[in-house]
Amino acid sequence: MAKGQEKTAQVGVTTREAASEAMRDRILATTDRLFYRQGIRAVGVDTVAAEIGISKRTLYNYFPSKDALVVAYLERRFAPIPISDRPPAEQILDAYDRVGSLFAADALRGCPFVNAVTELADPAHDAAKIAFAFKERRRLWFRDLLLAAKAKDADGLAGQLCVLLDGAIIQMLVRNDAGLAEVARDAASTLLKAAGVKLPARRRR
Amino acid sequence: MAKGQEKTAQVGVTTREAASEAMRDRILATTDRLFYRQGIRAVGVDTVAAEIGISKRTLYNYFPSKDALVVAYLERRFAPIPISDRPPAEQILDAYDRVGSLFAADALRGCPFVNAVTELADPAHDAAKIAFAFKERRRLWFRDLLLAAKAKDADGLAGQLCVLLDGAIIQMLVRNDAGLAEVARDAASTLLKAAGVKLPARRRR
DNA sequence: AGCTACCTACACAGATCTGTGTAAGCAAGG
DNA sequence: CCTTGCTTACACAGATCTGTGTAGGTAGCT
Repeated sequence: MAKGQEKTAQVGVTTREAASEAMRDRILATTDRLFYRQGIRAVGVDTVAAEIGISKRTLYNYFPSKDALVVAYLERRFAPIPISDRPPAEQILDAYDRVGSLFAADALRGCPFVNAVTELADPAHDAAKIAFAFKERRRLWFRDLLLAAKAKDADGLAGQLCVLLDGAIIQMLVRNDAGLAEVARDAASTLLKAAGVKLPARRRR
Repeated sequence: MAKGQEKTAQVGVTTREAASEAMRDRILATTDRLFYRQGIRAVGVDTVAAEIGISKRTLYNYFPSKDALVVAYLERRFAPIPISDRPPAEQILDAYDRVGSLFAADALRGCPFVNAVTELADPAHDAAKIAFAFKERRRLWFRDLLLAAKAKDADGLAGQLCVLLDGAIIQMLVRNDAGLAEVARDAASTLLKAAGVKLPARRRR
């Protein structure tokens, strides 16, 4: 892999381009942290620039407006779901465990897409479109797993599982209790069982 | 009831006090509309005062700060749940229909308490405490109905129903689809059935 | 070496926001 | 009647926010 000490890090990519990409990454990483933890409206571009250690002017060279920064932040959050070959029911239930773990590790402050929709309060904003697309993608992810698991009414059940997942995230946030994730998981188990899905044996407890 | 044309509307209540209370109501009614529809951070006190048709100075005579106004807004939303003598399972499922109807009537833009928590992004804010209390009260409402319906594990199931309800509200908001309320209701039906609760016959459909 | 592009520092415009101070008007209450 | 208290209009302080303009430094690129 390593091509040695070439002048350019990659063929056809100048160091300038590489530096530009690195800067963009730095900006988005910091933006993500601040927007997600403190809220989009609560964080100004001055704060973002200062936190990164760059001038506000540079930030505006990369993103023409705060709105563009918000969109880029959400698009970055819209990362593809890794494909797994584990049993579908296990993957589904793991989704609830995952949000529970994230919350317990203080890495979850609601759903970034939902938060953006709530904070911006403008259905015409691009953030609303991205949020919609994100929720739709997750619904399809659930649905495909349910089809693979031969569940009855995979479509309807997928919607129910989405409702449970978002509900768990919200309830954890407001009630400040990571246990709500397991509550949602239990509900999901009941729904899966009712749809004729064979559940994996409980690992712990 | 009517005591006639007395000087004071109520015994021991001067017209001044009555006017003051009426003004407070007007302020809170308008505040509710603006804060809920457009968001707390998106609406300034100038806007609120202008919308009511009073001076900003008067508004600050009633509420010493915007924060106090926010708290009063949320406290007003914290109205007691009307007690009903209808069958418990029916009352529970109706909760989902109700949020669905509200959303369909364009009267729902998420949960005001959740929105406040998200917008203010400060766990120490009074809004977070009020939101917590609101969610807790609803959980207990579910739990008591479940106990009356002789459901298995009323406590656990109440938590699940809360997750479903909040999830439905969020999903309706982001996906802009009132049908999600029925999805949540179906899930709730399945959970109730699994807990041994006799469900009411479906009214329509 | 010299050109080009980016980055920084900094000032600033202009809009907004919360909250206060003040003088004048007006109506209720004693 | 006349005092007291509420309301208004308006100005303003001070903070914050987005976004721009500019001059000069620095580092890549040819």
